[in-house]
This record gives sequence, C-alpha cells and structure tokens, in this order.
Amino acid sequence: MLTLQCLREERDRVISALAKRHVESATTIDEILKLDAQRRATQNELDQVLAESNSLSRQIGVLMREGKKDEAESMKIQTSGFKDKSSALKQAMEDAENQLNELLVQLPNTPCDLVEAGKSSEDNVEVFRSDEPQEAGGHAKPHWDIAKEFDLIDFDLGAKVTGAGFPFYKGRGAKLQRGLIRFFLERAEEAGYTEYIPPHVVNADSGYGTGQLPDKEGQMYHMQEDDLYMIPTAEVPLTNIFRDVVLTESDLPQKLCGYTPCFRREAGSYGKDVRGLNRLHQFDKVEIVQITHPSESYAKLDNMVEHVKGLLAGLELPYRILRLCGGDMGFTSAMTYDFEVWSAAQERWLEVSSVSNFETFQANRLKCRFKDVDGKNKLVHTLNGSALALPRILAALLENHQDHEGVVIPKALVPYVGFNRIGG
RNA sequence: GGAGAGGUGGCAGAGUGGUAAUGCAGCAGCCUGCUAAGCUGUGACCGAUUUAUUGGUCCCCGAGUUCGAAUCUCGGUCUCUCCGCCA
Repeated sequence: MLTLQCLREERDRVISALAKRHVESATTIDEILKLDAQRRATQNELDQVLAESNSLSRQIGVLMREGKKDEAESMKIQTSGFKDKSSALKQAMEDAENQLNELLVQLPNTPCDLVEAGKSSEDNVEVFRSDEPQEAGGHAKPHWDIAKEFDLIDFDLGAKVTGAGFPFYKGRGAKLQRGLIRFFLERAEEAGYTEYIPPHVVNADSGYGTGQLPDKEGQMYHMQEDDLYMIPTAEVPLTNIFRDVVLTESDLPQKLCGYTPCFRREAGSYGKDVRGLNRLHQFDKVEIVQITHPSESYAKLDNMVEHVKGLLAGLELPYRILRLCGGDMGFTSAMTYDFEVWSAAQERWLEVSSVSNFETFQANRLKCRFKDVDGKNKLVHTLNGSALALPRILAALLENHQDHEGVVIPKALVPYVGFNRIGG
C-alpha cells in the first residue's frame, strides 16, 4: 500500500497519478489525512496520560521499597481515573487507525510516469514485436486437437478426477512439461537467480503482504479448517521470504526464482477463453523475483524483460510485449509489461508473462527495508515476472510448430525434453 | 494425535511483581608509537519539536489480574524432547 508519508508530502501528485487508473482518490486521501492527524493528536494525549501514570507507579514502587506503606496506599488513590482515561484514548486511537487502514488498503499503487492513462487492454502500448512470422493458417490445428491426437493431455480425465480446468498431462505431454520447467529454471539460474522450492500453501499474512488479500480474496482457494491459501503464483511465498526483514544495502539486489504449480479459482470465466489450455485452475509456472535498491528497480525491470525475451526467442515463438496502461494494470503494480505469444490456430495473442515493478507498494505491507548508508531504514522495491507460465506456452508450441505429421520441438528445448518431434 | 520443556536485543545469557544485568560480535567516535589494548556511544516502531532534544510502545502474539507485569492467570502460536501414526 501507499505510505502515509507519501500521501502527506505528495498528495497532489498521488491524486493525478491515480487518475491514470481512472481512480478518483481525492476524497479518500483527504479522509485518510484527516484520520491521520486525528490519530496523532490522540496519541499525544494518550502519551501524556501514560507518562503521568508511569511516574506515579514509579513513586509508589519507591515508597513500597522503603516500607512506607501508608503513603503508598494514599498515592494509589491518585491513580484512579488514569485507567479509564487511557483505555478510552487507546480505543479512540485504534478506531482511527483501523478506519485509516481500511481506506489506505483501497488505494492502488501509483503508476509510474511512463504509464499511459488508458481505460482497458485496448489502450496498452505495444513496445516490441518479435521477428517470428505469425502464421495465420486456416489449416492450423488448435492445440486441444493436437493434444488429443498424440495423447499428450487428457482434459476429460481431469474433469472426472477433479473438475474442469485440472488436466492430466501424459507421456510426451508430461515430458514436455517437465522439460520446459527445467529449461526455464536453468536459464534463470544462469542469469543469477537462486532457485527455491517454496511451500504451495500460505497463511493470510503472506496473502496480505503481496496484496492478494484483502483485494482478491475470491481468486484463491482457501482451506477453511487451517485458514491457509493455495498459492495463485510463486510470487506470494517468494516475496514473503522478505516480510519483516531489514536487509543491508550490500544484500541488494536479491534475485530468486522458483517453480510451483499455481491455483486460481477464476470464477466467472467461460467460453473460448477457457478452452483447452487457455485458462486453468491449476497450472505450472516458473517465477523470477527481485528485491532491489529503489534507485535501480527500473533497470532491473528491463533486465527481467530481456530475460523473458531470451526464453521466448529460444522457443522460436512469435510474441509481442505490451506496456500496460493505467486502466489495465494490476492493483499493486507501478509498471507492468505483458508478454503475449501468437496462437496460430486460434489466431489471437495469449498472455504468457507479466513482469512488474511494485516499487515500495508491496514492501510497505511486507515491511521489507534496507539500512542505507546513514543507518536509516528505507523500503526496498520489489519486482517479479513469469518466466514463464507453462500452459499457453505449450499451446503455442503445439500450434506454431506443427507440420503435416506432428510437432517439431525447437532446438534449444530438445536437450531438456529428450526428443526432437512429436508424431511423424 | 498424546505427554513434557521452552521462546528475553545480531549472538550468548541473567532476571518469580517495582520498569531488562552481563559477556561477545558488528558499527561510529575518542585515545594510543606500530596485526593490539582501552574508553564512549550504539535497536525497532508511533509521536511532539526550536533538529538540540523529548514522550510513549516493544522481553513470541492476544486478552486478563495489578497503582505497577519479562515475571502471575487464560487463550493462541512456534521450537525442542519422548510416545503413537506414517511417505
């Protein structure tokens, strides 16, 4: 969430930045500032009461030690009233703080200067397009047909055993999946990311830390009995490693990566959007995360974009990169690049990666800071990106690399999957 | 799942009702005739402010008892040991 300090000092800049998201924030922010002032005033009053009561207690302590019980008893009488007064003030302070937080949590991150205003995905800016040709063949088979023909994925079986959106991968389909994961992880390792295998289930504090809670409560599977959430992305456990952590400046940047399954309820999706591998309740993804010094987060964002470009080039897939406009960006992000691969049979773009800089928005919730040269604690910047999400990559591989007899595996991937084509 | 023990600063470690000893490490300053020793300071969070200071909170978390809680009571959580179950 946004910091109070930022709202106090840069009220107008925040309002105009949020306007890029079509969020009208002036009223909320002014209400927050009012509550903030109120809270501080209450705290001053409370501190005074506590100071007086502390000093009396201390004096009683001295008298007791000296054995002057009568004097101590008479002094106790003076303390009556402090308790009511202080608990009333505590309550008032807590109320103001709760109200303030409730409002603060509703404000999304401020988009960075480069981000266009824009209303929807229509207004995203294409910043790059690869040289790979986008086949637009009426003859191209959709991936669900290819998957069936070569028995790579069984959607019906998944529906029987679990439900729609939970496919089985079989035989070469499973190997392809495993090979892709290894390919992505090893490329990340070469780029200096340390691999983690995190828990696939997290507690509510972690969900709050990265911003899934309270905003996107309904997106995650929740295990009521233990109050735990299945992760919608490895971003959640990986970034929460740094919750309540103070790093030293030389620890920065931290670069980590991890493969996990991701679980999303995706309530309300339907139609061609969810056909085949387009949208699943469980899918595999390799995620990269960086924790950086504020001065270099945008340079690192560029590095991450380059890294993902390298992966897609290795897979020889046609793709484009979009800089999301204010209206289409996620709640917590200050700037996001989406990667989309071309689906030859569906003749449309499929999102396979989203690379974002959250600046201090997550760090503020996480309380992840570093000690700067002056010994002051400052919030870090957090970034993450998919590198990459598997199902749509698999779909694009099957559709774009098909020939008359089957599917050709791109050279870079062959060592990881152990075969160079499917069929034929 | 059952029984027991425990959680104090970066680390070690005292503290059974009067407001957190001591040691080590790190950092900064001072001193010093040399790989040293010594001395001083040293956290986080929320505030006030004349930026020199200054109030409050923090002994795993939350409630309670008390003028006063690291210390007593209740609940939670995590760690360790033993038993049971188990890939």
